Amino acid sequence: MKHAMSDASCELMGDFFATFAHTKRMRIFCALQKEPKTVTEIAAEAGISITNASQHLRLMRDRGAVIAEKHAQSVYYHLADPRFVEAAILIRQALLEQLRENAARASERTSHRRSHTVFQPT
Amino acid sequence: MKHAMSDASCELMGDFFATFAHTKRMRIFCALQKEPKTVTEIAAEAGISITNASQHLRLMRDRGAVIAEKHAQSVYYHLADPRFVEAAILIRQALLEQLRENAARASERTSHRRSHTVFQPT
DNA sequence: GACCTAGTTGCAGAATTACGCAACTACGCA
DNA sequence: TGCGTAGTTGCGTAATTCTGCAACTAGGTC
Repeated sequence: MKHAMSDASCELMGDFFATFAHTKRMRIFCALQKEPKTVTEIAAEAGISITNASQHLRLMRDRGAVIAEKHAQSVYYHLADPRFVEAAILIRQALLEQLRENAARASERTSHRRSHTVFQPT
Repeated sequence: MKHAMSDASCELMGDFFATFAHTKRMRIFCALQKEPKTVTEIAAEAGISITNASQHLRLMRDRGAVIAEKHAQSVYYHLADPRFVEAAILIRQALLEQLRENAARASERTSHRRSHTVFQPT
């Protein structure tokens, strides 16, 4: 990338990240990775109230992360773009690898220094 | 329970997204895409005060997004993982394409005056 | 030593976000 | 029509985040 991202792009990206910058919304995202689901199903899977799920879903819908479709008495939500999942997988791999590397570095330091601490993240 | 992502992963991902879920932090991220920079340089490029830049950088540092190295009287910050940039490019492409598609759909809807979904993007 | 530049940090107020409750709409069924 | 299920929304409060100001530390220069 030779050129910097524009201010507009930074705001666009910031809003996108904000859409998923919450544990519960990440859980909703995970619940919708396989197939469309109703608000009740999503709430149950994410372990939150239906009201709260609806509020988070509205936010995600307003930002273009999910799409709602009404069938009979239920509203089915699904992810708006499969690339969101691709990006999430990429990021997750980087984060998990980073965790492993940090843990390895930490244990290396510990074994060389004879530290008192016993705790080591796995 | 066949979760694609564990609760721990959801929290990890949520924290990661929160790290960049802010226009100013995205601008800092963009400023650091090419090369390491000092706080003063970052603040100037992102158009924010040095104090504010330092505060955002601390948050990003605490979450493993950037790394600080002190040389003489200056502190140089750089991105912790090149895959963050890869992911950002992927997401940016998806978002820009989505914007274009939405614009196209919107004009189509306007000309046809009909809709298949209950909720329309705002 | 005094002084300057580069950053960091504590604090407080402002702004934003999260969430529960209760009231509401929308749809289907008898 | 009334009732039950599925979601949404307004509102108030709690919690969190953002940001500027002032005070502070760390290195370098005179």
